[in-house]
Amino acid sequence: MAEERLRVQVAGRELEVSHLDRVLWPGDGLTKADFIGYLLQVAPYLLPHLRDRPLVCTRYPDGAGAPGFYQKDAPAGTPPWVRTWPHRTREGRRIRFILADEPATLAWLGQQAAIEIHPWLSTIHHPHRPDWVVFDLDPGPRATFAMAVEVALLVRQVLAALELEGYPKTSGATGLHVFVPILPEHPYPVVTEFARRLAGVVERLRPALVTTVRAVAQRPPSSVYLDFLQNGLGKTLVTVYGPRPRPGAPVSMPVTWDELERGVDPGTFTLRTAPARLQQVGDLWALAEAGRRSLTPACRRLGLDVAAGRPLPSPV
DNA sequence: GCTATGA
DNA sequence: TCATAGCAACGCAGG
DNA sequence: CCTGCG
Repeated sequence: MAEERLRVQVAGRELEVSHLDRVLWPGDGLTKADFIGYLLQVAPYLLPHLRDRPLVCTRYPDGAGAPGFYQKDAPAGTPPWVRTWPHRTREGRRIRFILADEPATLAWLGQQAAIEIHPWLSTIHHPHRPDWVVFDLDPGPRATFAMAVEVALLVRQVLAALELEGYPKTSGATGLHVFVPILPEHPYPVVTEFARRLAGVVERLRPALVTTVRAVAQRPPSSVYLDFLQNGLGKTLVTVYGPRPRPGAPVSMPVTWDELERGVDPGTFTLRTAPARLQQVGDLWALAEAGRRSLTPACRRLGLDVAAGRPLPSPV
């Protein structure tokens, strides 16, 4: 059977697709056609959260059961209408990051088998100043999702004491992400230091439940790893509504605190089920986007000298 | 999934 | 003509 | 210094 390439129109753009029957999620029977169809279905919800953010993709052309690879630089052959943003890394490397601002770009990423889409925490308008603080809650091998929820509620509580609001989403794997929408006022090092201190507070509240230690061997297997180090230039977490290359084709889904407290099963959010949920509950993440606040007062309360543009050593 | 490369 | 390599990245902590 | 980690 000859390889079939198809020219298709997507929202006014022309692109080529192929291998539409290739199974990307073995065991789930989900094909590349399903994947592209999903991306186009959720495009109205997804695109606003990707807009103007450099993307890092992980691609699985041979399916989620085979090795994938990261891609940052727009590959040769990228359609000319795909928007890119040239960036010079500290090491002087030039990277043309992909920006997704229209449905056709998502379809093209689907054709590229870019199963995971990871947007930066800052936009190209303020590349060095993030507009999210993120916490990645990862239950250890002997910990449960319910324990991750417990930790998320603690994070929420500490944020509330600082008059900040956190928004949770499932990670699409075993854990949770808590995102805090902030005004892009401070450079990454300040935000990282803020996150470090907040994580420290949470860890001290429940030392048996929470660990902030990076070395896997040193983490109690029954604790939840509270990772604040993803708050950095070029660091990313998987996008909201983004699928993962895991059995069941789970997606990272925003949830309400109420859903978490009621014990929602993160496994229910998949490529197959997410579109219906989006139709029913709408874009919960738009609420988060609408809630941006200054991080400055919270920094001050945690003893961070914001004016210096970088954290000062803790006065103790 | 696709291009650039070197044989 | 064909097979294959490349496709990110880097600071930070612990040892 | 090297290594593991995300």
